[in-house]
Amino acid sequence: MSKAKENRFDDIYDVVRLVPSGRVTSYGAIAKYLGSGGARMVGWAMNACHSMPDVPAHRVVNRIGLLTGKHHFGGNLMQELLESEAVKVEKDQVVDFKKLFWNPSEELL
DNA sequence: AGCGTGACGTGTA
DNA sequence: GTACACGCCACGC
Repeated sequence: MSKAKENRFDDIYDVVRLVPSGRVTSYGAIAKYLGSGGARMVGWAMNACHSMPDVPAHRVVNRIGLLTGKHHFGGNLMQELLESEAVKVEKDQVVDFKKLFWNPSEELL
């Protein structure tokens, strides 16, 4: 049975799926919470999220709340999704990101 | 088997 | 405050 290495990504997807609507988190926060390697692995997992359903990767932004992955969504789809969840976005950056920031280490505590 | 790249983060200058 | 370099691990060639 193959326990595919996706297990590593599965952990990341699990946390991303736990992100409540109208909230955003950062790659580093997830990486730190999982204690896996670094933020880059989270980003790479998101790159593979195309193989996973229900992975609101649009709720995951970099540490400054910048929609760095919007290019991978295809245009401003990421911003549209965020605004659809009451998350304001200005110039590819989340407004009040610090307020909307969802920290797994604190919320999931 | 090694090298380059990547949806990041942190530290130093 | 901005710019550059390093570190981290996984994937593609």
